[in-house]
Amino acid sequence: MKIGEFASQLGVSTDTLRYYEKHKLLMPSRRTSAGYRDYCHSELKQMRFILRAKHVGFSLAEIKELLQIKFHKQQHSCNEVKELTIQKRDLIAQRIDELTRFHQSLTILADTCCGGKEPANNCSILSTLEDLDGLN
Amino acid sequence: MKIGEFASQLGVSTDTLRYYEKHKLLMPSRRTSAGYRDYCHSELKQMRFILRAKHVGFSLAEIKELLQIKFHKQQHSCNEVKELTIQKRDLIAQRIDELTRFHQSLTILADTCCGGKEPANNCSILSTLEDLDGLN
DNA sequence: CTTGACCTTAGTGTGTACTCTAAGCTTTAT
DNA sequence: ATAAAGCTTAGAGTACACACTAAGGTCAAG
Ligand SMILES: [Zn+2]
Ligand SMILES: [Zn+2]
Ligand SMILES: [Zn+2]
Ligand SMILES: [Zn+2]
Repeated sequence: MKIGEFASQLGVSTDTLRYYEKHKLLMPSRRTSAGYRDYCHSELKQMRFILRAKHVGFSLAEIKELLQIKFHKQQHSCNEVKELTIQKRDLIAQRIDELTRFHQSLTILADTCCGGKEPANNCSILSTLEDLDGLN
Repeated sequence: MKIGEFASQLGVSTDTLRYYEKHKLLMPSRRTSAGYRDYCHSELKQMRFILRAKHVGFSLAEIKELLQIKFHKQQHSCNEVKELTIQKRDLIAQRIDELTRFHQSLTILADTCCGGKEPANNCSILSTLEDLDGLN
């Protein structure tokens, strides 16, 4: 299968596939005599693995690690896979906490502002950012 | 005040201050005869505004908009400021939702894996990413 | 036999917020 | 007088995940 059809079956761009190849996430094993990439069924499966891993939040660098483990399952333990998963989850939890703090501060700011059409001379949002430390 | 002292009073790096100047967030009004930046009290206040805005989650581009409004309060309404704040908050809410989905998926994955020391041949995390669509 | 769709590579651009480097001037302290 | 510390600039590098471009080769249909 050439790159165009392969890409459209997966709903990704050909650029993405070439990018993944350059970064060693998915290397088609064969080329045609003209030098065209020739993808096969197992590469389809691998690309689905990559997309599912992305869908649950793994970065490409992390997916590369997961693929290494998948290729050499004997050399790696369940524990290792679980650790990767949990570390990623905890990192995401931290980011959620940070964003939640932002969300709360912004809500407080927005709630105190009248939102009217008059000039912003006395806007409570601006004055809070200027002077006070009424946030958290 | 020269850049080094100014920076340490605010807890930022001199690089950061030069970066903000290049991007028109904070332009010291004077230079010494030797060409050194000379910061004054009002620039200290402005930098504090910037840092507070960052602290509640605004990006530098958004802070630049807020500063424009702050400098020309007559030309802008309370409504405008409130809109910026609410739009930012809603964008953050979207991002939180996405991360929360990641978090849930990763928790499901982690919970099904035994996490033991045996080889990862039958690791449920890997097999879920390979075959099944047991996530969301 | 030519048109158009598809493929190739290498390289550049995007957005965010800095951080670091090199090469050279100024100020301060000894 | 000199050495250390601090200042200047322009420009490159970092992370992430691609998107886009140019210049050219290949393949199937009419
Ligand atoms: Zn108002
Ligand atoms: Zn207001
Ligand atoms: Zn296990
Ligand atoms: Zn497992």
